[in-house]
Amino acid sequence: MDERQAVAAFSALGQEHRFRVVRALVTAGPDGLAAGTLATEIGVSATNLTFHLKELSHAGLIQSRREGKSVIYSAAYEGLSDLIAFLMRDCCQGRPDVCAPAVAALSACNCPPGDSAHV
Amino acid sequence: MDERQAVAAFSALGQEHRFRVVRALVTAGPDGLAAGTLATEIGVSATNLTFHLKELSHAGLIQSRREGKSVIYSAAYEGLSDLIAFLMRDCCQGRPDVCAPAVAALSACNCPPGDSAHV
DNA sequence: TCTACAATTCAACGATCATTGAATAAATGG
DNA sequence: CCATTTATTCAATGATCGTTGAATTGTAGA
Repeated sequence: MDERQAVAAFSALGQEHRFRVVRALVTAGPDGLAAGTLATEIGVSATNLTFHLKELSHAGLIQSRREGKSVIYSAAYEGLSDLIAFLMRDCCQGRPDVCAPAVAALSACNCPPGDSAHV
Repeated sequence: MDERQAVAAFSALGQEHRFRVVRALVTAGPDGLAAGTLATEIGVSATNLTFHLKELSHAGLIQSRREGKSVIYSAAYEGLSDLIAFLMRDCCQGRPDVCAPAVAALSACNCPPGDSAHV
């Protein structure tokens, strides 16, 4: 991930509705959610949602697949993970005191049993 | 950090010039950089830089202090750290596979010896 | 105090963004 | 094939954002 991609990703997340979409999709898991479901959940029109979905997709944060009449959107975990990694790498430049608290916070994160995220 | 703050922070980072400012300030360390130095380093006018600095400051990502004729800006490590933590917490919701690679990437991060960032 | 330097405020502008409604496309069931 | 459901495209709009240049404020040195 280079600077351009990172900025695009941050820009995509820097909008209330889009942020909620990502959150909803991450919560939904790999199964994802249909566009229509997302629209009602977020509280925006179908047209408007399409606009935001395209933005997020272009930023590599979500992906889609067709399933019957519906189009199912799901979180692009790799993209999200890359973004976090990039942010941490950038912030860590000679200053681990930035990353340390973030990593500590991760330990308090409610991950399921058998959790592999706690290094 | 709540959703509103997180979105504001992402929005602030979602702009090329502002992103570079943060990067420069994080690299510069606690001593920070004078506004004028930043302006030439980033390649924007003083007026324009002030606009971006206000945005970043309002998002809690940087801070400033006056020193003689200059105003010195520096990274707000706590704000940055909070943002990373928030992003990780959000992404980890039932899906540690998102955070795990990010944490792994952190291990590859070039932190100084005596490094406290590797949990 | 006068001058010079450093940074910010202000007003203006073009550009991009978010949202809307109508029209279109894709898929399914009768 | 037709009607219905679901989602996207398109054109238009108001709003916000990024940038600029001129004027202003704050600080220090002669």
